[in-house]
Amino acid sequence: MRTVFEKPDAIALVAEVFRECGYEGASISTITARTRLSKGSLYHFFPGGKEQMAAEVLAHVDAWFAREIFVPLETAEPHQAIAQMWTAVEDYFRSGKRICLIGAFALDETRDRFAKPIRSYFERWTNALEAALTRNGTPAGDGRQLAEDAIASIQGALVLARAMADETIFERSLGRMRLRLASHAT
Amino acid sequence: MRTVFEKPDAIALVAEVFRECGYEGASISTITARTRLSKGSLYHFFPGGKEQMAAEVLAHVDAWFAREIFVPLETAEPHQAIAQMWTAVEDYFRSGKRICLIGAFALDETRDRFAKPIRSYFERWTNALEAALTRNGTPAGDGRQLAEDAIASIQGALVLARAMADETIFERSLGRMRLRLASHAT
DNA sequence: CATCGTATAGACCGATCGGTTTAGTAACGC
DNA sequence: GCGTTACTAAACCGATCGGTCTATACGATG
Repeated sequence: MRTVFEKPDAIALVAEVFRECGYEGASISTITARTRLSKGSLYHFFPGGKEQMAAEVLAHVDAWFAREIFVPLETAEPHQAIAQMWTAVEDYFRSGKRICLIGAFALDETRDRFAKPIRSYFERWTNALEAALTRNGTPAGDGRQLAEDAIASIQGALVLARAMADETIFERSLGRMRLRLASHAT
Repeated sequence: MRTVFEKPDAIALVAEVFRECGYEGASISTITARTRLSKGSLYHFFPGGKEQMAAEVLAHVDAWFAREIFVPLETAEPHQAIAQMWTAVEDYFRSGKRICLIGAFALDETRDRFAKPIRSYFERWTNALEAALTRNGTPAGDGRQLAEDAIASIQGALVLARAMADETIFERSLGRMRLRLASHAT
């Protein structure tokens, strides 16, 4: 039997395994088992092995957020860009059933391996949100803090939703944060 | 050469390794290397192996939070108990340089292994904080949401602080949340 | 149809995994 | 001093780790 994959498919499949298992928890054999890609295919696409797989997965996630969230926040009409951010986030994390791979990598020592992409992902997100809030009329001093609160809320809600196995927590938490951001505009 | 340990010391040492590496990332040999406990000692204290080590570490963390935070929130004068919670949290996580082991375990599949302790830790915390807020005069409907927001903020701030390698984020985020809780009392 | 490059399957490798066993050494009750 | 218990050190085990390699299947191009 022989199934043919393309590299973009491979990245998406591998991403899901890292998301579920973490970097250390995702062994090559669990990756082959869950993605149905053989070792040969994996090392064909990612000659650099597990580290390259994770690096490309991080880049792939970052690119998605850049396209759907960061760029709109940076360039589009702020009110609409912020609204789009909330729907994109809710959609992406599937009510907290899916976690933030980059946030998860940040917690243990795999952070050191991928420090730069992890850091720039969160920095770009907070900077972009702060800029959009400011353009939207949020008072000067409040923008930075609200942006940090919003992104921390998202990350924290993911932890809580998984820990308590309760999807409603994620949506409720996001709903409240969305209102807080809106209420600080002029 | 021979060094003698007691089990409580062993638990605290092993806890730090799990905190830094995660469950899967903490191999027995990294544990022996970082704790200076030999395999013999480890399996003497924890005959159930790695899983027992993690289970006892989780119980140890839970006991600390119960003593320093949950019980005060549940039984002591609410205003003071909430103040004590914030100082205990800031102290425990060392300005975000230390992460929440239980939150980190919740993110990947190790959650399934320790679902019960993880869940009950967060449930007790939110319930205790909600009860204290209510006793402190927070309007009926707001208590639950504020409690969830506060704990999610803490978890999220830990992610952000580590991701951006910026300790100030944790303290600023906690400072804001503390004010929000206080401002909702009567 | 022949050929050639791309991609897949899976045997195979040394190293490390979690865990067991054996052989102790120190501290304490008597 | 003598046994017993509590604890440690390290050799050792099969399984699994990340990674390599060979063989082959397939689509595109001639």
